[in-house]
Amino acid sequence: MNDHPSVTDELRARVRGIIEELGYLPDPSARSMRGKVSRLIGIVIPDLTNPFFSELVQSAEQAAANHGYNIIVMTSFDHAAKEADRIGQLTSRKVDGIILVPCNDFHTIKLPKGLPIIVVDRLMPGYFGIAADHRNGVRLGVEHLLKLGHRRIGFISGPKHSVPAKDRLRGYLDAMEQIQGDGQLASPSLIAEAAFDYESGRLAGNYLLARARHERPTAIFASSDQQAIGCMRAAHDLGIPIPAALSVVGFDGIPLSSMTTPRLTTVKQPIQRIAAAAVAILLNKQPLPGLDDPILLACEISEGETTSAPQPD
Amino acid sequence: MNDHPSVTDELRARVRGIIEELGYLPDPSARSMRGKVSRLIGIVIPDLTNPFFSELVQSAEQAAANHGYNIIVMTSFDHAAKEADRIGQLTSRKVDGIILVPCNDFHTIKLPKGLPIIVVDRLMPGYFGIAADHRNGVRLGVEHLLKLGHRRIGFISGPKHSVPAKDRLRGYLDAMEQIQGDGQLASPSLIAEAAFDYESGRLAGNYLLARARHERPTAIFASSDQQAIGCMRAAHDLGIPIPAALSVVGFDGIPLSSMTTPRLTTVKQPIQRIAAAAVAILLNKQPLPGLDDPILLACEISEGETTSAPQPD
DNA sequence: TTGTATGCGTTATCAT
DNA sequence: ATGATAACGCATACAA
Repeated sequence: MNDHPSVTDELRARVRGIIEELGYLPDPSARSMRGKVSRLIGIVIPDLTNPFFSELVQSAEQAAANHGYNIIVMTSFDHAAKEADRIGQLTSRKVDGIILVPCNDFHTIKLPKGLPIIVVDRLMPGYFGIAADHRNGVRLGVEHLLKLGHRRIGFISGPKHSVPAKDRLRGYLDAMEQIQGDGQLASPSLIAEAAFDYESGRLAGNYLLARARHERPTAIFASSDQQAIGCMRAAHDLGIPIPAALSVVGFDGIPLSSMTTPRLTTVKQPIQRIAAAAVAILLNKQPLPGLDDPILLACEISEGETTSAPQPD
Repeated sequence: MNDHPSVTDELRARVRGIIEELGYLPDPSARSMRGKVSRLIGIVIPDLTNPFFSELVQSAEQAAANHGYNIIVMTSFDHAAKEADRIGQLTSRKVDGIILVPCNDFHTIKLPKGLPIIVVDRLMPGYFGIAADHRNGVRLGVEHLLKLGHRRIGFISGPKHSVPAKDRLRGYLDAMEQIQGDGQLASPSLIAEAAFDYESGRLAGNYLLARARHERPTAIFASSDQQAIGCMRAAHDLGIPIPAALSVVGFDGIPLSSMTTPRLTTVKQPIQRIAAAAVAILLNKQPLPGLDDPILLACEISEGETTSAPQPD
């Protein structure tokens, strides 16, 4: 049945015939009990409601299906204890591998060795990882604003301790430092910390924009599309027109970004490629990256209508 | 171990001690092979990228976790053949039940009897079902517009053959008929058919709005929030201010609806309650509904800023 | 109340 | 090349 080489074509045909006839279906439980594979991949993410993660899960499910695998999803709600619990459950389910987007709390992941785990998006030193190249992606976006002539560029950062948030901040600083003369272009007052959701983005945008006109940024780079949309909302509430008086660039490239008014300029993450690579690695179709040498996939900028040259002061 | 009544406390304690000591974990594969439960629930949805479904899955996962169950998600991409394949996979995985959002193609679901399946959102006659009360929900939204004084109310319908789309249309007609005098308030030219996504909503909105001012609707009810957002985009592109010259009401109540500019008025579906009820029924914690008597849960209206009284012609 | 034997559906191993 | 058999880890039924 499993295409063993030393079996007659004739017998194989006979067996297949009977399989059809009886409507036989292999039982994965029995398979996974006897053998060592369950054809099951676990995926643990902080929040399925976040469009970035839901697209990630969907892409992973497709990639897994292509190899005859199924996905079991679990939500950690960004809570380390829940995350540990979920990983434990997946372990006892004998999944063949785990795709993990770790929660932001500082913590370590404990898992029985032998179970391959691949950390996605929020890289952790010491674990195999795949992610978009956030640092260069953000740099790309900020450079776009610099090229348009902006100099007071605000930055909505992600949660302070999260690795991707740090990477994105690094990219912002890279870009700002590279063109700054004597003055400090990237002053702390231009940086606001926020969670990645809409509402936090709105609050951060409000913080950056509720100032005298010549002090407030002429452009804002947000660390997520949701933040960017929240920020647009804040600008609107303050009566600041986009892009006339404020340029906004987001990060992620979720489908919604092209449906806002005006359409959001954003840095697009290669979500499908990330998911496909993660699955391929867990299934040994692709070599493991080095432990401290994660796979980074390039982002690209997607121009919308929220960016233009700054107004003269 | 399974808290059998006739076992000494002393023995129970001893066993628990050893369980701790050895770090024993029950093996679900073995359990499900021997017994008849796998503590696994399958869920098949058309598109995880749709915020409505991702929230549904997340809620189901939570509800299942509360009972010690896990969820296997699968995407059908609104394709009947894929849907059948997914159900087959779940069957062979011996899931204890399936939550299904069927695809829109006209089709029948085939599955081995004995496997409880509960159809959610897009009800099908002949299957156990749970859904929001779309018809009355839409009626609520349209009545809201009528009360504001609107009479030329456009309606963006869902795909013609889908059951919820028909229900929502019914609700629209209910409301319109109830106040209409002699004239036909709900003329066919006020109804546009579209898929539920952003882009289809934009096209439908464009169709309804690209007319002479005194012919175009003063308000539009969209069958999904994504359609509503697309429709707002179309209005904006045509230079029609919202809500001054056009009121818009959506349906679903996804988190994003409160982050648009202006905030979307929408009819909210009780997603969490739907998911919780579906899980409870599959786990026999709640009685099955009648076969042709689905459980309908009430919607409620959430007022945003996209609705106001119509301008005089 | 406690201990023990059987079989669930596979696959790997061994004998034919 | 094919057929037979044990073992995987658990729940159940039955014996002690």
